[in-house]
Amino acid sequence: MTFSAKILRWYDANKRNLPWRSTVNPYNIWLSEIMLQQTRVAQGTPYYLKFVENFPTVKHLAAASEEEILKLWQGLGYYSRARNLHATAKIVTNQFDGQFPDTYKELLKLKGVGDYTASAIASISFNLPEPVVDGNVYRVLSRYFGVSLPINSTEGIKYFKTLAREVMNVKNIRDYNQGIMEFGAIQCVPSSPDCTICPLSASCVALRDDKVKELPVKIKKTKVRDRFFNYLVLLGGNDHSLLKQRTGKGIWQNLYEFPLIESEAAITNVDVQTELEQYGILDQKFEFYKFNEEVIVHKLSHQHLKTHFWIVTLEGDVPNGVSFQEIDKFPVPVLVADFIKTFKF
DNA sequence: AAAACGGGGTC
DNA sequence: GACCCAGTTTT
Repeated sequence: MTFSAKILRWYDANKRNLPWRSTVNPYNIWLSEIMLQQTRVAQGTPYYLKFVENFPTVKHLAAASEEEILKLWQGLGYYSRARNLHATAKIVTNQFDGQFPDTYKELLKLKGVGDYTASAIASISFNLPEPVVDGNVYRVLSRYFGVSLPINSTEGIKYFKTLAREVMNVKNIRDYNQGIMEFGAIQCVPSSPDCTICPLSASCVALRDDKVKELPVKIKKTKVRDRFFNYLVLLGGNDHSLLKQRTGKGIWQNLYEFPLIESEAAITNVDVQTELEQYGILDQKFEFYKFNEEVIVHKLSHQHLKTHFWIVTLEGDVPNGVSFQEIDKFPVPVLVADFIKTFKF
């Protein structure tokens, strides 16, 4: 039996029942694929269900506000996905009359749709013979064929794409592509796979050569920098606080947060007066204290955010503030959401 | 070619 | 702490 035939047989017997597997509608497939980029199925699934409930079609999604979409996306991370999702929904709705493109090449032009996602939609929705290469596929192919080329090198990316195309099942690409990914997610797992029950063990090069632990090879580039965040949580006499939208480059674009003082190193005190003046809050008496004595370290892939929240109580009002009741309606980073949950306005 | 971009799970 | 996850975009 061929490699792809074994994958198909394994998939038929072992596939999970996932919400987006009951349809091939390109809107649903696209939505699920964007959400699952660098995201585990278990984490993405509740978000997918929320989105299809709130936005049954791409037109509903296009008609929503970005803020509404970001709020529903809150906690899933990589927020450019949500912004690109909205932009693409508007293009599909307004320029393509609600119809998704049905070729790899045209799908690839959509914002947030790269090589993997274009192949996934083309094959799953339209049954086109395009191989998908995600993290699971890299692992399965590198082990089964014993390829030690780094999967995140330019040469490796090209090599694995070609290999994936050579071994794919053209007749049933829809199930094959999902099958090889599922196989990587369930059977050929990163750590300590149970090769004794693997249907590919008889011809797996990594198993034969005792290289399962070493494959796939990945060039590592972890460079984490520390940042020091001080959030000013304003408590006005009018039961309002202040949120600001993050703009420009960097993390959390278009999400909201409290007024932020960032410093190059840990600071023991903050200049509240100067900061308040920046927001047009003048001649007001205030008191403030550090909310968390122990620094909160919020960890992102490339940054450790060492954070203190400062509670600033004003005698007067907060102009242009957000009422305590409405504060939960804004899309905020998990770091801020966790604080709001703890603090109780 | 390398870096940036989140958050959560696992070992 | 290191690695990984149905990757893409920007630098």
